[in-house]
Amino acid sequence: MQRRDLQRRDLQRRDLQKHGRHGGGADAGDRPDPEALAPPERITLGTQVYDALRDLLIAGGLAPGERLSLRTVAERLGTSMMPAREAVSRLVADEALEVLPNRAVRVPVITLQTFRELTRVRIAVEGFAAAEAAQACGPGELAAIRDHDAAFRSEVQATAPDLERAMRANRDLHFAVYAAAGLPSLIAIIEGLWLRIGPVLNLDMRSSPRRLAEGEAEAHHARLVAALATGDAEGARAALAADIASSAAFIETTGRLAS
Amino acid sequence: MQRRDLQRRDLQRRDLQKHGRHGGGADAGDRPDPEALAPPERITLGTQVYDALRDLLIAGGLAPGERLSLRTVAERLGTSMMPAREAVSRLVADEALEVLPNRAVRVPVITLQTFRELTRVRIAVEGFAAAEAAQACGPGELAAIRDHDAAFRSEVQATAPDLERAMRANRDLHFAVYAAAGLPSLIAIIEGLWLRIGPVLNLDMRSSPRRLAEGEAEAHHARLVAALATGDAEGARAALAADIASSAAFIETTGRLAS
DNA sequence: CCAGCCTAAGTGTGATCACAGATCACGGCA
DNA sequence: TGCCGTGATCTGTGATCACACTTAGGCTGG
Repeated sequence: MQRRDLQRRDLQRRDLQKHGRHGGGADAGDRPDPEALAPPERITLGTQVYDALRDLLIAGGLAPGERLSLRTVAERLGTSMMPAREAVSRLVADEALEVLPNRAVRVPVITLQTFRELTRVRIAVEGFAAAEAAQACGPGELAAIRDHDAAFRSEVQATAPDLERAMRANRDLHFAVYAAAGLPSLIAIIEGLWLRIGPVLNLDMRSSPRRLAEGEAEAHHARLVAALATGDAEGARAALAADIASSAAFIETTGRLAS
Repeated sequence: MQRRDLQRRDLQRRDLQKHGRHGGGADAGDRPDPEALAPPERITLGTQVYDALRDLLIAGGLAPGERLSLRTVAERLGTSMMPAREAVSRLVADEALEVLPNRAVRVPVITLQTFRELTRVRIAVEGFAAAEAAQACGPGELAAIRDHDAAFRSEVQATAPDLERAMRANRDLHFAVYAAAGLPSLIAIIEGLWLRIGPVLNLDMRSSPRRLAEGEAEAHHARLVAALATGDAEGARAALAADIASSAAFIETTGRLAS
């Protein structure tokens, strides 16, 4: 019954576009597009499928071990098999998906060893990003970070916390910090790391939401924001490292990771 | 005359395999393959094309700004257009290639700003890898590192240095160190970084080989190896950072980078 | 009733075709 | 002589088909 695989909410009926330009159907009239002066962004169907799957992975919409099918993905998103192929190929290259010797595509099952390794790399890389951010952070970036921090705090302190929004706020907060470092290539690296830990992280958080209520993450975030505000690079690095480490320690206690 | 694009030596006549398994031709008899007990590695044509292009980029076989064509790559490697597509798509995702709004694929032209950013990220990430290696390095890894160091030194001190082999020895030395850190995901990240700076680095080195003779790199390598041998993490980090920084400084002096 | 084969559906991979857009050289007009 | 329009060609992208292979389910023989 793997028919259920992609019936999760986010991927449903996205209908990227109605068979692109090849469908022969009237394109509903091409308007002049008043904001055409923007740089002509590349938006191929393959990229859109890639983004859809990527968001799904980071947000935990796909569980570790879950199997995928090119044809299913394509059909679910209303495209042909080709864009799905390209998207899956790229994700496999990122190690966000894996294709077994049986030719089956699935979300990788992270072992405990791999998880610890990724955590160490994350602490190093994301810690560096936080330290850089502390030195390069301007008032605008700091305000955005504070906003995301407030959104996260208000969400986890609510009487009925919405885990989905809390995790998204947490993610936005982290990447706002990384963006403040002013190193785009670092952000790409970190996104690749999140792509791999996203499934296990979100899955475990979702299965035991009480961890958020303990307020541990909030404390780390508070220290992080304070360090950023004062330009304390090492303080920011330590706060972020502690945030990652405590989160990872919690994940390990759930015991869901493979040996 | 972009027909010349892929006529560089490395990519010539590689002939991955004669049309794979779909060609009706006899497969020259499938032998039992005595080493079949190895894990069933995934070796698709797309992956092989990807590896070929990747090696070419890291080795400097493709110059910044050089244009590529899916059909040319495919024909040059003796495959169809599909594997070339997959390979190029993955490289574009890695930002090792870029596709212009005109739909033209080329090796990105790194700006000075981007180069400096990549250098900073490299110093952080590769420096961390070196520090980890200093703590995790065993006698076997250390011996391999020494071998590569000796190979590099003997090559640059030769009366007629072979730049190709010198650069390869340098690369092998670096990645032997990173491998000693025991963090596979870190290696993947660093490979992605080298994929981007490879073209400019190799091109400039090739255009002015005298830099190698100055012995600066050798000194950094010696300090690095010494630090690794004594388990001096910070010393290894500093040596590697100095190596990268001096190399980057030299590249900047050539003035070949775009504004 | 259970074990074994064996067919049929489903998988990713590769090849081929179709299409929209960009580039560039050539030729005709002013 | 200079410039603009125009068509052939080449580009990546998407769709479709073909194939080798795996796997799961239904049948048959014991």
